[in-house]
Amino acid sequence: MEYNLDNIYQRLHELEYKITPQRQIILKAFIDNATEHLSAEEVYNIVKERDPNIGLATVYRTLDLLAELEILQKLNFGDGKTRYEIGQRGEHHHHHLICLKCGRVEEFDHDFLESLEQAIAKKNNFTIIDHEVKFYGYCQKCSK
Amino acid sequence: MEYNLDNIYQRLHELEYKITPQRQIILKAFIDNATEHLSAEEVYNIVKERDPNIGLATVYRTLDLLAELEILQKLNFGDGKTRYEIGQRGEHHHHHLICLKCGRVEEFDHDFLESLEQAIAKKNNFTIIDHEVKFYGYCQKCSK
DNA sequence: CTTCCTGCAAAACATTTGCAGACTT
DNA sequence: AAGTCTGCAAATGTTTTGCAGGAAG
Repeated sequence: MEYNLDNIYQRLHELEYKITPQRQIILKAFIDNATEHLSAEEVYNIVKERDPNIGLATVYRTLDLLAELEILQKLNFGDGKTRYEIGQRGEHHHHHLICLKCGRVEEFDHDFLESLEQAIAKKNNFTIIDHEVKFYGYCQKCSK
Repeated sequence: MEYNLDNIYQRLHELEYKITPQRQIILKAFIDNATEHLSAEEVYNIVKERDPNIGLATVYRTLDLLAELEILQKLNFGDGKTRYEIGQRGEHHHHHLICLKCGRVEEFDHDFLESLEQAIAKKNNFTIIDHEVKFYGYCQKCSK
């Protein structure tokens, strides 16, 4: 599934959420920065250039809404702020390599978890909806 | 490696950290609640029964220290507070099943990641030190 | 028009910090 | 005795909330 704007607008519309200019530019910020992991403050700064009157509270409320609709995914890298990335609904695999030295976060995809998931689900009587994998270590630059 | 108190005290001593009564009762709180994932506030409440004069700031400072020494492991389940568990140094495998409905966190162990880790490390030129895996879904009770 | 959404300011939390006194070693 | 550690209170940083006006459907 694509994260294109028309799909998302349609989804908001179906659920009777209003498509306000603020919501539009916040979404655009994520599409323009699809590889980033933006915090509320960072989104706010990006979005302020387009609409200097936007309020930080609106950003927080919009991020909450979009995360609830699973248009965005909440992330936490232990730096004290919640971060978000735009993610494919249904295809849950957002895995990260987090550098312990410089803090850089790389992404990687891997389909390895599917079969494991089933084993874990069975063994623990747990219905798995999503998973998250983080590897902590040192990136190429910092390994030297 | 065991997380017994004598080992930990010895380690603190080697590193010239003082073994104060506050640090002792905070450590004891984790040993008495080895299966829990305690937040600072929760530790504070446990510890206050033994020493009503202890300060919350001391708890925070102690948790920071113990996490830095890798005696405790920081956890984040997206509830806005950092949580900690006492963990085996060296043997990094703290994986969690997080119920999206009731919020309960179960633990599970699995050694599956070792070989995968090597593949990822090689492919991404990343030196992996630790990993963290979370499965989100519904626990047995909430699945019904 | 009706209801939801926004911006602002204040409030609410979690966590950190400065400082003077107390305690470990 | 020296230096670390503690408790308190104030400060900080992030996120939430109340409210009155404004905009989307």
